[in-house]
Amino acid sequence: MEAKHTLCLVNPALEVIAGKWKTTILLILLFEGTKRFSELNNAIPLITKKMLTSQLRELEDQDIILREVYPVVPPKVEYSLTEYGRTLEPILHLMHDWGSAHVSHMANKPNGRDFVEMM
Amino acid sequence: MEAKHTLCLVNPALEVIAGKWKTTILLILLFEGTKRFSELNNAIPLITKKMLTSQLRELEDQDIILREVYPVVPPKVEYSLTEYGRTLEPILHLMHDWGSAHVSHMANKPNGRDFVEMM
DNA sequence: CCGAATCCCTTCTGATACTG
DNA sequence: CAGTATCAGAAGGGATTCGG
Repeated sequence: MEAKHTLCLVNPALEVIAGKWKTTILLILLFEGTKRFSELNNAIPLITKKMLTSQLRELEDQDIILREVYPVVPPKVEYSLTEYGRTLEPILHLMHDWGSAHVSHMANKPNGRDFVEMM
Repeated sequence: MEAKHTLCLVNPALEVIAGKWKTTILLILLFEGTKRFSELNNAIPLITKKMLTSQLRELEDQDIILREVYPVVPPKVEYSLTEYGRTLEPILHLMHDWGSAHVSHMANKPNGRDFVEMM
């Protein structure tokens, strides 16, 4: 357990937010609060139910979001950020700011390489 | 374009740092400065040359690192962070701090789920 | 409405061997 | 030393179907 182990503690954070749709889900829950499964699905049109389910499960397993099932018909399931999940907010904000600058940065490059693919 | 486009500006940042080994490479270059290919390879024992090459290429294409080739024998190639690459430092630091807390957080959970896999 | 289960294709990653 | 080439297995992600 030497110095390099302190280095790679960036990766746990990455694993939490680095799913293909996780940041999008997190930002929606962060800015708009509790959402139902179908609301998330509508808010992210390109995602499949399978992907949405798997991303939500992983976030739930990591204590980032809370899943609440209401035993009614038709079924109703709500997702929200946990207190712990909200601790990601500063990181998401920083990444958002850097991302904005990065898009401009790359746009100004002579060899306009593959551009950001919006959702 | 509406609000959701401002939301997904987190993803560009993610794409830059989310390669399997990119944060590790970036942290080494950040903390220890310029490194040769073989030095990086030794510092990250589990990485293959193929992976190291591809991760370095991607970071170079995105202006995050600088690749300098010295026309000598045997070949010598040095990698370092660009000025622009250094702007990632705050994000990496935040992620490192959050990652440390996260490891403790998950360790305290009753169902000790899959733990962080150290390099 | 909220998923789980299955199939299938693409991409990613590792192992190994070779080169200027 | 610093890569490239090739191949094969693993993993990721989409489309579709089915169920409580």
